[in-house]
Amino acid sequence: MTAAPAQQAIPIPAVQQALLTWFDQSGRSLPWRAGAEGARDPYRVWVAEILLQQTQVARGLVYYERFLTAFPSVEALAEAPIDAVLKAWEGCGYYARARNLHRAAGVIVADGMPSTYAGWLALPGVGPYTAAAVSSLAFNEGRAVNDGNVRRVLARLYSERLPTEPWVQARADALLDPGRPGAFNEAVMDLGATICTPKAPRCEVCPLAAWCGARASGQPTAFPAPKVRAAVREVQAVAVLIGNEHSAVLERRDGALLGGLMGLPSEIREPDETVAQALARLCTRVDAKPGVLLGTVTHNMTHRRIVLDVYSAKSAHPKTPVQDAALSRLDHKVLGLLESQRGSLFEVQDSVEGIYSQRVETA
DNA sequence: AACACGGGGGG
DNA sequence: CCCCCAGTGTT
Repeated sequence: MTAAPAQQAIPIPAVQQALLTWFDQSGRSLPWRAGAEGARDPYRVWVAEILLQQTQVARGLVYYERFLTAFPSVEALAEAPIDAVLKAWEGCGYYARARNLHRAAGVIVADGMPSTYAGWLALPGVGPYTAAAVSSLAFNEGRAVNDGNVRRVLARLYSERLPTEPWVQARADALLDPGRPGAFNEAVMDLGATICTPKAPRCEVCPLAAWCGARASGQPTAFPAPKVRAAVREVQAVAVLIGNEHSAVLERRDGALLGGLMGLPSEIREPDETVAQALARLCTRVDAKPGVLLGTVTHNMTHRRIVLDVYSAKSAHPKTPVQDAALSRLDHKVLGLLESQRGSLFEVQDSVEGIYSQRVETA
């Protein structure tokens, strides 16, 4: 019995050349890639990189256009009120990104646009990935990005099932083409997004197939091994609708969850608490008189399943136009619930009380 | 190191 | 239904 042959070393120059040749022919054309290679508009690259954190390109395109139209320059972004920034980000998720963009814009206008990895890394919302991306794409700095695409491509190329962060960064640093750092970074990400995909990689057209350990194994999707994920926990909550879907009492959410957005007044229902108790607690806090149950809305997030009982309520507090507020999908769902109920009524009523009386009569 | 943080696309 | 996505900040 002979020992297994030592793994063939990856010829780095050949891989670089194959990847860049493929990229020059097949790389994606994206709106934030305007301008010369290695000298892109840093504002546009920065916004795109923040937007694309944990967000797929196809989806990011819509928000990118909306955001750049609203805030064409870092000065425009810095001068805008935070509510306008969140409104432009509405529906995109991970709203800390929008808050940090706004904060960082203020820093940039005051101190100047950073031109180095370290300078970008110091800004809020900019971590190692984004600092490497902006400094390489806009300033031609030799920094290798490390994102989900890079992790997957390198784990497969080197057939490493459990790539650690330091391992990925070291491999990416070693593979980076110092002559074209920006193009190289874009090339790895394009490869990961279009060829070396998580579920169904197109190995037959991959420029790196000749050297890929995962392809040689016959099980490319086994690399990297799937991550263990935390269980989704269910959260019970109550909310009150004071007004209607066009004009309602809204409050600003603080804390981490949907922080900065507006929403219907709500309270988490503790496990030892009844719905009535939670509703009473909520109504005391917002100085409102509870009404009837309008319905229950469930909303799934990555690690939370929110079950929200929505009640009508009355209050002397001023109502604000819903259209102008930045709301989460959850709150839009609640307001949509009201609208769908309205459609089933005999008469169009303009008040929650009217809707409920109709439901009672037909029940 | 582990967790929190939105929302949607695609198998 | 499940996994993943051009990650970052907090604990």
